[in-house]
Amino acid sequence: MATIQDVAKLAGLSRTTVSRVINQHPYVTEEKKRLVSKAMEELNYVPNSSARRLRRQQTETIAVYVPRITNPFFSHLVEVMEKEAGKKGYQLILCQTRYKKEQERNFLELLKTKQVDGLILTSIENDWGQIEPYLSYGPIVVCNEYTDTAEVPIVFLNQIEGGYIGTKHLIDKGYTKLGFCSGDHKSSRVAYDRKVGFLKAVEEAGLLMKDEWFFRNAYSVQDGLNTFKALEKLDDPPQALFTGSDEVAAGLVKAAKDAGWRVPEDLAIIGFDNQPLAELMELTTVEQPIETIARNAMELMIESIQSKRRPVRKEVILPLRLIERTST
Amino acid sequence: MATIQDVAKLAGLSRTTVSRVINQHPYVTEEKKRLVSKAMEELNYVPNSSARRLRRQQTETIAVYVPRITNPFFSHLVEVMEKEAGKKGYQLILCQTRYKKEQERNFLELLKTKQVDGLILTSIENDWGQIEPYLSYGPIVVCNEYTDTAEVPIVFLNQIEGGYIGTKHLIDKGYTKLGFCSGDHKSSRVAYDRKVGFLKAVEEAGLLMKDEWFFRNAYSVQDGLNTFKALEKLDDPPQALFTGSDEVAAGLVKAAKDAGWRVPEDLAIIGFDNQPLAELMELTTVEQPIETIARNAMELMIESIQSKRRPVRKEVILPLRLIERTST
DNA sequence: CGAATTCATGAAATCGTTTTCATAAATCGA
DNA sequence: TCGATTTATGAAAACGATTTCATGAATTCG
Repeated sequence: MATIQDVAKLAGLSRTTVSRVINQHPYVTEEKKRLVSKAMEELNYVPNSSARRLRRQQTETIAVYVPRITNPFFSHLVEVMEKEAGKKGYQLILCQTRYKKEQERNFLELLKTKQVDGLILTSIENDWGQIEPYLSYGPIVVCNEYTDTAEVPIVFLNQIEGGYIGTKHLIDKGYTKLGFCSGDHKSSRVAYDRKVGFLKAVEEAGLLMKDEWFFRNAYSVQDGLNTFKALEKLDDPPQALFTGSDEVAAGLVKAAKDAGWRVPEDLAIIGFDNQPLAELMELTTVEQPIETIARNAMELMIESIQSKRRPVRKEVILPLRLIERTST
Repeated sequence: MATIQDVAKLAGLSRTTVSRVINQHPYVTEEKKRLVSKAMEELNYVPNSSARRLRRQQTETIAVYVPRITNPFFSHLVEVMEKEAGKKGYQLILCQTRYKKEQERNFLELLKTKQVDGLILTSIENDWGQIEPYLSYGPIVVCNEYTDTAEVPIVFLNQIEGGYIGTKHLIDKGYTKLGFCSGDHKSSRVAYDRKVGFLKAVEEAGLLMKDEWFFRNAYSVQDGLNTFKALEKLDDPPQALFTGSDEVAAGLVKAAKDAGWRVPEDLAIIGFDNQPLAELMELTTVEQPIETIARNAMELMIESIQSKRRPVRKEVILPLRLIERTST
């Protein structure tokens, strides 16, 4: 593999002159430019990435943390982020935390060792206090998650409102016995905020609540199936269920129908995200503008990298929208 | 940010000695090791990734090409590949080709400029003749796709068999008017092979075929919806449809039912992959062992990187399995 | 006991690119 | 005509880590 030294030798010039041609710096005659280009082509030369990174102190690589890429919400986020990154000449390293604090900490080393120029967190496992010190190594953008005090760019949705409008819809439909099904609302701010919104709507309507109408740790289709099994064992099951994911909702709908229940007559179910699955299963759902989230996050990331200024808190709050179908 | 020079200075030793401690080379006294470790901790030192890459001529990064990460088949592949890569200390760069030859060629530059140690192609857009020259820059593993002559490791499934067993199942069920719906079987070897298998089963059963029972360029749920619209306009529509994706099949099932058709009575539909969606929509499907494909591909990739030998053709052929549900 | 080998530590070179500083020629404007 | 500025090109240093080669002390073995 040819180096810039080889190109210089073949062109009969110095490495400095070759570098000037490659990087389009001034003060090189047209004749010399021609010689360099010809030599590069003849030797099939391209600059070595590692040497460039070392000299330029740049990697043109961004790490994106997701819990799991198979979750359609995150794969959709990543799809747009990779595309936006590519437009600006950046590569995207995929980091799956699998909801594990240690795994997230391991990946933070990428920033510390300067293997990436910045990172985007689409979910947060550790306390912010443990992540914040890494800001001294490079910029961090928080996306889809929320932290109260972090001095970083944050793209998020008002999940309290999301919980509220979904629940309000159920109440407006006449349901009075409402269940709440979500991820872990002790560790996840998203799940917590949705629950806050849910409770707000329930209290406004003067409805009663039962502890047994709360279902936790539901993330997948299978979790939806399992949640239904738990629900149908109740003496007094809820009439309607707010869920934190279309996949969970879809699992619930499938299990309910398999058990002979009618949706929404016997159980109304609302999902979140508006994935293709929502249309297939006719789910009422709260839509998140995933493309806008992703694009905003990547733009803020690249802006942070290129500005080389100390990070500043900047919130981008995006709207949620209810899509009504037949599951409610 | 501290460098190895800073650590050496604080420890009162040379950079060579510090490097020996970091890399656990022999001939360093325990006392000197202690001094170095203490200095590293005090300065919060970690080695610089770019410098290491340049000196070691290694990036510990692998690029994985997928058409689109939102396709559940590819997101599942990538999930397992990222996990396996992480176990061996490698990072995974995500490259979405979007089915575009130029985009694929752009990404091939990652290997040429030594930004990655190797790459895994899970779909192939360009002719192999255009990809093959990049083997001189680093190893390439082909996964899920197939090329006849490539001297590289290939992990694939017998898609002819996949097309055959799915179609045979429909024939065994008594259907005589069979349709075929897939991706572009002119540019995609996967789609082409499945069609070969489909035709083999149809010919063995002595069935007649109609050109208008072939539907192309279907990849998504929406494409499934559209395909049904085309199908229902036919004077003599097929009784059963072989599709190349659970998502396409799900779209078809949804559209058929919305149009008042009964599945499988009025139209039997078979999908491919056995994604969670298949269970939700009760699809009969041909299951691909995605975890095994991904794990095999990543192990072959890392083995190729570390062996530093010229690539050799090595085929790993994995089995397909029919999962029967109510859509056929 | 002495030669050979192992142990311990450090200086310089190396990986490959880009920038800084140096030198000389050409050009411009007073 | 001359001083100041611009143009053109190259050598050396820089980025930061690791390896090679060097040197001297300690140990081993015949």
